[in-house]
Amino acid sequence: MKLETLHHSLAHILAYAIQELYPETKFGIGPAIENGFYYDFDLKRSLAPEDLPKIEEKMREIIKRNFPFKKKKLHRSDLCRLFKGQPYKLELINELKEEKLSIYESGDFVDLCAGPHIKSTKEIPVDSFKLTKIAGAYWRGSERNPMLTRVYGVAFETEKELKNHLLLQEEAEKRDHRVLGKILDLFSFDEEVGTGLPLWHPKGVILRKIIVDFLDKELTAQGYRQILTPHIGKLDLWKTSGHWDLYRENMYSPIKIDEEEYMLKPMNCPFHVKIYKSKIRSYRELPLYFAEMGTVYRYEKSGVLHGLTRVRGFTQDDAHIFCEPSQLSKEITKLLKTSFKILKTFGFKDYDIYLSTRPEKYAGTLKGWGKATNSLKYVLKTLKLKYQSDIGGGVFYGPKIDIKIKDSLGRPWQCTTIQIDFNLPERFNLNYIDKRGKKKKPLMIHRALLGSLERFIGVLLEHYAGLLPLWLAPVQVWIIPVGKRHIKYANYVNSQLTTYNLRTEVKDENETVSKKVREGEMQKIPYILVVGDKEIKTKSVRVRSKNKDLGEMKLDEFIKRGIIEVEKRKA
RNA sequence: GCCGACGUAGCUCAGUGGUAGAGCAAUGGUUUUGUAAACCAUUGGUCGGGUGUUCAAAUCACCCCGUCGGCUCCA
Repeated sequence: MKLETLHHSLAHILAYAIQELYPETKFGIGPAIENGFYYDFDLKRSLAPEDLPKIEEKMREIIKRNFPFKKKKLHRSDLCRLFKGQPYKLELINELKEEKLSIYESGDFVDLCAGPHIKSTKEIPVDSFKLTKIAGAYWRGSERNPMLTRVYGVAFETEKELKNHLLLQEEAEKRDHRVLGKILDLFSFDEEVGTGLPLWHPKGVILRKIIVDFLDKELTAQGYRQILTPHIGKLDLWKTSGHWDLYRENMYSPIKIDEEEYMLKPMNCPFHVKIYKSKIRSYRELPLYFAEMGTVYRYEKSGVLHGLTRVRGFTQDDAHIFCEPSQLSKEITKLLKTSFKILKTFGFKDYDIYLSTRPEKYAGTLKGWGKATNSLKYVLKTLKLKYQSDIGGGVFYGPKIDIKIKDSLGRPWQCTTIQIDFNLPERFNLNYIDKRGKKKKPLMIHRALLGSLERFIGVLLEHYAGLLPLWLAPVQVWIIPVGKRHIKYANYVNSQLTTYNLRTEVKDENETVSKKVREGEMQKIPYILVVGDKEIKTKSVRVRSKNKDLGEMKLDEFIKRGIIEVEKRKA
């Protein structure tokens, strides 16, 4: 039996249980998903988490009745009669073209369903599934439709696997970057400041700086030029760009002063365009790379905010590449390679690549879209990359390639995004002079490799469960003197380490060594050094790292080890 | 924005209509500590905010704000 089949059959059993418990329910759909299933219901009353065990109990009772799943093919007219009073089912039937559709009968529950299903409820292990959560979900995924109640469940073949899954889930919750941010003292949020507006603490800023410095070095070597643009600009810029029409709802309202309206910038593009336009450009300058750590503000809907991974104020590692159309594939290739290199440096090996194509509302010509999309496909193919297509998921001004990284609970977050744009060059009338002295329109590529510092740090913390590698750790070493008389030596060790740019703290508070070690482990300090009489005598340090006592080490030896470890990331 | 749950000290939480609590943290002292929590004392709260019900509200009702899980969205 395939696990997916079991999941799907359990979705039916769930619906069956709901039908018995709440007979007036209208049924939506209930597919199998990774690790489990869900079913959407239009209930007369709302469900509370306390209801789940009751529903589960009902499901077990139903399973024990021991009946088969029977498939039948029926004519549309019969189906309409069968599902009378079930508007969602009728809607589905009306949309399907076939004359005959299949249904599954299991006990007294009948569902419109293509299957497959298990043969009989006998096959369901009664103790290896669990209803996990209740959520709202729009009928057929559209905001315009009614909101149904979705019940999620997980299921496995054995109880042991279920227990293991639940345990892993619990462990994953401890890796939550919002929890780690507090423990590591990196950032916080404050109601009075505003929702989705992170406050970066000193250690958080160190982490940001390390990341930015690393990026700068990489990009400068590739010919990028850093620019800097204001946080506000006149509203007309966004009207010209086309964003005002499409994204007004998600922008902070204009700031009015002296008959002028200014926007808090939701993106940096128009400013970069203006720098491009500040003089006549030659084909010799292309491709031209403008990069900016650009802080933008977007009025994201309250329900979508999520720790650092979805905020209202954030800093993009933004860049715009202005190039000749013929240079497109080469630039996309270069960008993807750079992205992979950077992700690898930060320890990410697992991510998903998406190609997003033309949406319903779009700017530009079909021909332009075709060309651009083909060139993205071509690059993905040449680099032999596995990717998923997000049909219609492109931006209004062009197709794009995204790289998504999953957080500790498996939720994907778009980090790298590479977007082709033939809209802004048109709207802002960008030109360059080609070889023959003729005016030509450049192509524009928008790209963020990390996405935003906020989101990237969020997924980075979850990826490492807070145990950042040495080069990224805001505090790399703690030096703990055993007693008062060892403080002097601890300070000496400290001065030696800081000479080599290691980030250290001497823990000379009036606490026991054990207490400080515990504290250091909890704060995920990569190296904890304990120094006492023995170490003073031999000019050494006692090294502890990631919960392990690595024994005594000469101070020089430890410093060398630290420097090598910091450098190693470049490998 | 929508559906649902939740909001008590810096943190983790107890307290279901009758005088706001614990542990940790912080502060002061004692102790000078050898690898995951020394000891004593002291601080610390408009119980997210507002309105109402009640003799009496952290507790009940309504509205708002915020957080969490989903949905939708993510230039």
